[in-house]
Order: sequence, then structure tokens, then C-alpha cells
Amino acid sequence: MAPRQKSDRVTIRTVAEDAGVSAAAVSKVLRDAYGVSDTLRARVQASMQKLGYRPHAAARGMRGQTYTLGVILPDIHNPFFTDIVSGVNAALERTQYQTLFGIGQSNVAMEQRLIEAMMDRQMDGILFIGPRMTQAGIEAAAKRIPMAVIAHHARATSYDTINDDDVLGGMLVVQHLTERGYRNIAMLSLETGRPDDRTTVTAQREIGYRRAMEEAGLKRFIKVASAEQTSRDVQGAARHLLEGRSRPEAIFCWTDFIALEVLSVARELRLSVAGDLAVVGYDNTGYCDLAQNSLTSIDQSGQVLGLQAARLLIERIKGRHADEHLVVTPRLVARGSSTRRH
Amino acid sequence: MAPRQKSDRVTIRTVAEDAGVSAAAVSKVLRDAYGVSDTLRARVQASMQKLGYRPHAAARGMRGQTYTLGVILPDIHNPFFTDIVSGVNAALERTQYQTLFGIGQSNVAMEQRLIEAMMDRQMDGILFIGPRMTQAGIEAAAKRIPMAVIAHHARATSYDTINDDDVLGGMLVVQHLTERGYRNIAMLSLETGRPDDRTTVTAQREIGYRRAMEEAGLKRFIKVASAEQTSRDVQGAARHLLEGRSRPEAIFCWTDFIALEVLSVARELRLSVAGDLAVVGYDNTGYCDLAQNSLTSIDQSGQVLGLQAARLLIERIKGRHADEHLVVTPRLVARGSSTRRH
DNA sequence: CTGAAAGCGCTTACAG
DNA sequence: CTGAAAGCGCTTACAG
Repeated sequence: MAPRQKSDRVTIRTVAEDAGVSAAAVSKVLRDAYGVSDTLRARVQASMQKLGYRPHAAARGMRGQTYTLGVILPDIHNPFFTDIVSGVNAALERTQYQTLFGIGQSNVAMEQRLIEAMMDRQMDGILFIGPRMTQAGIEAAAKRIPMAVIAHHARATSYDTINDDDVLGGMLVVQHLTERGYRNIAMLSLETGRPDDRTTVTAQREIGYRRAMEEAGLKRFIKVASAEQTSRDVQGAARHLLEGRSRPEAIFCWTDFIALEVLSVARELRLSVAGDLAVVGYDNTGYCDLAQNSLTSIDQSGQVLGLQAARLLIERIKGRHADEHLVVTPRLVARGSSTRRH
Repeated sequence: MAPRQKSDRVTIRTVAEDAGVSAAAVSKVLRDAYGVSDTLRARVQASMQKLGYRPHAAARGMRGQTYTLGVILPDIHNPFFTDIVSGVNAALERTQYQTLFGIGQSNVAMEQRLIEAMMDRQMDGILFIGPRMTQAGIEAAAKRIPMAVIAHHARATSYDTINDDDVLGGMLVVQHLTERGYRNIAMLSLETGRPDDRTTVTAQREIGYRRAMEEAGLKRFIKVASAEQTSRDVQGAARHLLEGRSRPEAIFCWTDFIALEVLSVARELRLSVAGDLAVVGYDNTGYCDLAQNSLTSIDQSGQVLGLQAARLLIERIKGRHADEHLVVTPRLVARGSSTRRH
């Protein structure tokens, strides 16, 4: 490590000496704690400014808060997370909190390791996005550190959840497609290895899909394929659907990213999009608007999810213990991929 | 904060008591420091295991290393960063180091704030990807914390750099296009507000573009437009290029993400891709392979960049002071967007 | 090879 | 309203 001389560092003590007060007083000003006169506060702040004082997070972590929030993202591939992150940033703009991100790689072991790393570093709370971990695993962690979870459907008492109504989202897709005359509608979902786990967004979207298909009297057409989140796997599943008997007229994909792969396969198979095959995505990310995709999708306003999650997490850090569960309403944005040309 | 009883925490002292040794001995085992007998080490490790001991990062940060590396990403939008991150992870897999990410939002003030936040948290080093900050700003920070920088062309002595040969990349694009008969080739670059700054990858790619155009005797066709990294701005610039006099036959875009927008505009203007207009991107991200894009692009192997950068950073943390500068060689991957059909 | 002691920069009761 | 003192969990010389 680069040697950092002792004399270099401006500590609470340097500030205290400069301002002619005690270290305890400086600490109080730092934390906006009660019981300091305006004169003292002003003097201390002037000294901090003058000396370029910066609090030492590790030292604060030894006794109190670190003012650091950990955010766990599944990956940095899905552009939907951009929206969530910008909502989180907006919520934290005027606070002392700083966010640092971990990338879980859609992998339970990695998520567990990140949670521990964040706890070891005395983070004040964790915002967990799209966990692969089970409810039980999250609950265990949430007993040790304040936590809010986005895109995970569970009414657990030890943490807050913030979700889009994914059942409704799935239903909206089917309703839209049936209105436009599509009947043989398949779904392409995510392979999680836990088909019975209803906490995932994909499971919820699937419930909505099945329900709406039944309500529309299309029960016989229900078909759910699933694939892992790799190009190879997704394209394989799409080909399998499209080359099998009773080729679907439409495919509902659990996220946009997957729908783009399906569009690619459709083109390779020389199917006309919307004519031979409608494709619908989820998340309404930036790629949907590109003319070569023109992808119908569900908008679940990631910004709102991120903003509300950050707000709930901070409330919890400040002492709230009752659990809160927020649900926002999605809407469908229709584009060319589900619009037949005449 | 959730109350954490004193008795709860397993510290170095608890382990020491359990193993019947001193706290100093436990600390040495923890750090793999020299001067501990095998017997003692084994006893201590057994106790750690038994008690589920986890080191307290903040306390370690007070005296020594935190074993935390900060990674600053410009955004989580450009899929190219996925490759870099996976290289970083690969390099760190078997080490004690943990990475935490900050998102700079392509914004100098935000980058500065992140650097400070990472230093305040006593991170051991920073891996800075695609900085918007100037060389002078980075140098100032690198004097206070070990740093390696990806995608920033500067032979600064206080930090290491890891780059793709972007000049060559730009030249490869032009050579490829001229071989295929395109002559009026424009470039769509990034608006940084600092046209004279040659440290950015876009400036380097532009140099390569200009050089190759001159060498091919196409100097009169040189035209560089630039746009900020928003869909709106990019589409505006693309329209301006394509609707102006002397419409280019090909557009070289500084990154894939931008090229996808150009493809979209081309389609809206009913131009045939490759026939009326060739489009080339940079980074060879996953989207290039989709049939609806089929985008020719430059592969700069982000994984290698990430892996080497992590390796250099750790060397520097361990004490190296001389600067190192790595350059990897890019290659062009040809696809349909620059292939005329007969 | 092993351990006792000091100290890193803060916060937290507690006393004045 | 203000400050002296103890202590958070480690690491670092230093002595044995």
C-alpha cells in the first residue's frame, strides 16, 4: 500500500483542535446529532471545510453507521436494471448515503457471498434485486441486516418487497394478443431449477398467462417452455417451439432480452413477425423502440420500483420493523411485433 | 439499526480464547503472515471454522487492508462491460479480494464522488473503466490510492492502463469497408465536450478512422459527427447524416449500442442495410449476432482487458510502483450489415 | 515461534 | 450545551 503518513490525515481530532472544541462535539456535528449550539456547529463546519476533512468510513463502521447501502444486481446485462438504478439514485440524491453494487451473476452461491461481504463491511442495509435465493435464505440474511427486495414475491415479515404486479402483466399480454386474433399463444420462461417456487417474477407471470388463457377459453393452447439466460439456450428453446408440431402464433417472453433472441430466430426461420408469429416482451427497455425490433412489451416503471425500494430501505434502517409490501401496476405498450399488417 | 448484542459477535478474541492462543496469533493466521507454526495455524483454523468466525472489514480497514476493490463503471447499459466484469471476476476468483461496483453515470462529478467514497471506505485499490475524467484528475486520485484504468489512453506514471488498440480498430473498420467497395464513409462518435482530449477511446478510434481514410485516398469523404449517449441525440445525428447532401454509404459507430440506433434510423428511412448503407459497430457485444441486427463489429475481448487489469491492480496494491501499460489487439468480425447481397 | 500492549478514527454513554 | 473516557475489532511493532 502507498504509505500514508500519520501527519497527512485530517481526523476528527485535527478538526477539534482547529475549532477549539472536543472530538465528541465534532462527531455530533458530523452526525447531525442533537445538542449542539449553532455557534459551535458553525465553528466546526468552518474548520472541516478549511481542513478538507473527510470522515473515515471504517472508523465510523466500528461504532455506528457506515452510510453505505449495498445493492445486489443479478447481472449488468439486462437493460431493465438501468431504470431501477436510476430510481435508487434519485431517492438517495440528497442524503448522506452512498450506494455500492454487487453483481450476483444469477447464482445463489454468489449472492450469498455478496450478502456476507456487505455485512462484513458493515453496510447499513441491502437492496436486493431479482434474487435467485429462496425466501428462506433471504429471511435468514434479513434478520441480520435491514433489507428491501425488488422483484421477489413473498410476504415475509423480516424484509420489505417492491414489485410489479406480474400476474396482471402476464394477463395483459394474453388479453392484448387475443384481442388481435392470436390464439395459439406460448410462453417462454426462465429455467430456475425450482418449478414450485412462486416467489420469482417468472412464476408470477406464468400464473397470469395461464389464468388469462383459461379465461379466454384457450386452455388447450397453454404451453410453457423455459430456458436459461444464455443466447444458446434461449435460441434452442425458441427453435424447438417454432419447429415443433402446432407452431404457436405468438410467444410471450419473460423479458425483452429473451424476446430479441426469439425475433432473431423467427427471422432465421423466415417467419414474418406479427404475421406468422407475434412476439411480446417484458420490461419495455430501450431496445423495444428500435425499428428492427419494434417489440411490444410490458412497462413496469423500474424507476418507481427503485425509488420506492430505496425509500423503504432507509425507513427500515432508521428503525421501522413492520414489513411493507408495495405493488405497482404494469401497462402494455403495443408495437409492431404484435401488429398484423393488412 | 437492528441491535446486535455484544455477545453475538465472534471476534478475533473469541477465536483466540477458544484456541488457547493470543489475538495476535489469530491475526497472523488470518492474514497468512509468516511466523506461525503449523500446529498453531491448524488449531486457530479449527476454532474459526467451529465458531463461524468472519473478519470485521471495518476493523481491518482501521489498520491494514480491507481486501476490497472498487470498480467504477460508466453505466450498466453498454453490454460490453459485462465482458470486462467477467474477466475481473475470473482474475479474483481464488483471492481474498471482493469487488464492489460504483456507477459513474458518464459524469465527471459522479466519478469524483465515487472515488472519494471508495477512498473513505479504505478500499485497497480502484479499477476505473472508461473514465470521463481527464488525465490530470485521475492522476490526482491515483496518488492517493492504487489504480488501474481500462479504456483510457494515457502513459501516466501514477497508474496502469489497459487498452485495446483503438487506433488500429478504427483503421480495421475503414479497411474492411473499402475492401467491400464503400468509399463515402462517415464516423459517428461520442460527444464528450472535450474535442482535444486524446485519452478517450473515441478520440483514438477517430484517429484511426482519419488515418485509414487518408491512406485509402478518401480524405475528401472524412466526416465525423458526434452525439451524446442518448437515443434521442444519436438518432438525431444519424438522421442529420443520412438526410444531408452527399449521404454516406457507410457509418462507423464508436460502439455497438449506437450502431443499433443507426440501424433503426436506416430502417425508418427505408434504406437497405449494406445496400444503401453499411453500418459497423465496436465491441462485438451479444446484440451483433441477432439476425435483425447482424452487425459487423470490432472485437476487443473485454474479458482479457478485465482480467489483465485486475492482475495489474493487485500487483500495484502489493507494492509495485512502476507504471505498466497493456495494449491488446482488436479484430474485425464481419456480418451482414456490411455485406452487399447480389 | 508467540504474546502483551498500543493505537487506528470514530461513537456512545455519562458526568458536568 | 459541552467534553473526558472507554471501547469497537482488528494490526503492528516490539519484546521475550
